[in-house]
Amino acid sequence: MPVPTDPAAVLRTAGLRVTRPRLAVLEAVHARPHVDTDAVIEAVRADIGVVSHQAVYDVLRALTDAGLLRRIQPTGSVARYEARVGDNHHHVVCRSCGAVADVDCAVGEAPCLTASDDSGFVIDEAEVTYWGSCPACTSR
Amino acid sequence: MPVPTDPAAVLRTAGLRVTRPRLAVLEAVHARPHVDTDAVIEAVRADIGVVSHQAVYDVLRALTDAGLLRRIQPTGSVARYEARVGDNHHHVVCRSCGAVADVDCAVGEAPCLTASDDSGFVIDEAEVTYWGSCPACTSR
DNA sequence: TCGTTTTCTTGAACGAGTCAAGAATATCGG
DNA sequence: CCGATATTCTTGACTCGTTCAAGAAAACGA
Repeated sequence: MPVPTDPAAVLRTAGLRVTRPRLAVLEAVHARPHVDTDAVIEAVRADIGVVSHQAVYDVLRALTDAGLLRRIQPTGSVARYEARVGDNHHHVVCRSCGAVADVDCAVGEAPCLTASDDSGFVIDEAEVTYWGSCPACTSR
Repeated sequence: MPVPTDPAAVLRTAGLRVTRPRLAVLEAVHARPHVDTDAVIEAVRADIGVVSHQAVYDVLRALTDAGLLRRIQPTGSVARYEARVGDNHHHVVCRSCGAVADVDCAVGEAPCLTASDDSGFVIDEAEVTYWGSCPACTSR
């Protein structure tokens, strides 16, 4: 019997059909935190051969909609994906090289922040992006 | 003598040349919080006539670099600009219509949040985006 | 295995933003 | 006030990430 984290089982549990592109995308993102779409396409092709870029875009959307992946897109960056979902963590982004790292939620559960004046909006999530310089860029 | 907030004086003080497009862009953004580039172009053309879109892009960048404007770009939205600068306030964005509203900093001064584990990054800003539903969309 | 539905392939298209070269204009020294 | 010089604006092409559309292929329940 398959382990609970078997990719195919994960897809089926989410109500998605199991296809080679989907398995490959899922594994590629699991293996590489904060990958951009291009890198996913490369990884998937290295894994299973010819795949259209459109298929990868479709799969990324399907997996994101199903809650298996999370899409992030810091200002000035292309879309990136990560497999760490459901824990409301945040990100630090390097201003010079664009590197991204995870940052645990600073204050409690999601939404981990409460707006002081919400202008009547019903808020369901607080997304925090920290900006700065990564270790490599800082030491240069 | 001009009042302290005279647009031309503001530009000069920032070390920028005073041109009609710059004055028009500055006023357009002051009058409309969270405008996107297209709306700025429209407003500027309504104000001073023919202006190339490139000029507006250039001006927006120059004013942003000079700290006279702030650029924000919630995921899934085009670039938006606001004249409220230097107070580290944040934004609420409506998931369905994209409306943006200001939110005062929830905790102290900028950076108003401290990452629990910064992965060695030197952090200089914490940007918070609240996601939810605006009053209009909520009541529908 | 068949039929239905979903997914993938192919190839074109889109839109926000950028690049580049030359014309126009702001500012400053005289 | 005027010319010199650096900056800014115009024009028009172009890039890049992403999406659209139509048909071929594949997954999966019966």
